[in-house]
Amino acid sequence: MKALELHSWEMTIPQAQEVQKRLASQVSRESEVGDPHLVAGVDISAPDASGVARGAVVVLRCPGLSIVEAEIAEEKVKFPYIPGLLSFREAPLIIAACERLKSTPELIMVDGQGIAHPRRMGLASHVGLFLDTPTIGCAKSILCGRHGELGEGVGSCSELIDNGEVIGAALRTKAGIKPIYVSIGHKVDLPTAISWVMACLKGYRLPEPTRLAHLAAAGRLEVGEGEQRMLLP
DNA sequence: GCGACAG
DNA sequence: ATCTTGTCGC
Repeated sequence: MKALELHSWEMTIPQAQEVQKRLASQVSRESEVGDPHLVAGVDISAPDASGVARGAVVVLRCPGLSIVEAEIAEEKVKFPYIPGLLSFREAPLIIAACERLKSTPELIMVDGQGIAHPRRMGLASHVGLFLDTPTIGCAKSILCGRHGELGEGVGSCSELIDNGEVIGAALRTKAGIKPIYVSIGHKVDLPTAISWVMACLKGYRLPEPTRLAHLAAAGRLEVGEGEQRMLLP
């Protein structure tokens, strides 16, 4: 399936939902993650006044989490933000940024849900399917499902459940701070997803790949000669 | 019908 | 998501 054919369609909300149901059956929940040496994070900025947004991908080397490469794609967003249909708004820019990469990440962390979605077809799953790469959903809030209390320590987690199905986990990534919500994107299982998120933590709530992609999308990350530097406003 | 609702 | 400085707390 080509991303172009899907994203160029003008769709009604019910049509988009039907597309998601069809795509959901193609998502793999089994791990094909071996021992990745390159892990990427992707994110998109909010559109500016003219409707142009910036998609960013940052590739990190494992272990060590040093920056290998970062790419940007700028484009006018064509789909409104509708809860449950975020993919149609953000996936085109994210995929465009990833297509500019010289390196090939073996695992991608996405700022949004994977299968923790009403039709089990969130942004992370969508991106994983179209790039045919293992992806993990790392969301900052819940779209659907609920979970029990979790411990205060980093690494403690609680299953995220929707309609009796485990769709992800609330994971404490920083002590005393609201958890993030990890879910299968594509070609990964939940325990593997959680363990890779843990492996990419560096003292912040968000794992480094997603955290740096957010900075890059906001134009606040410069990459050069294997080193990173932050830009202050 | 009434809320809830990734970014 | 974003508009936004300082400030309260560990």
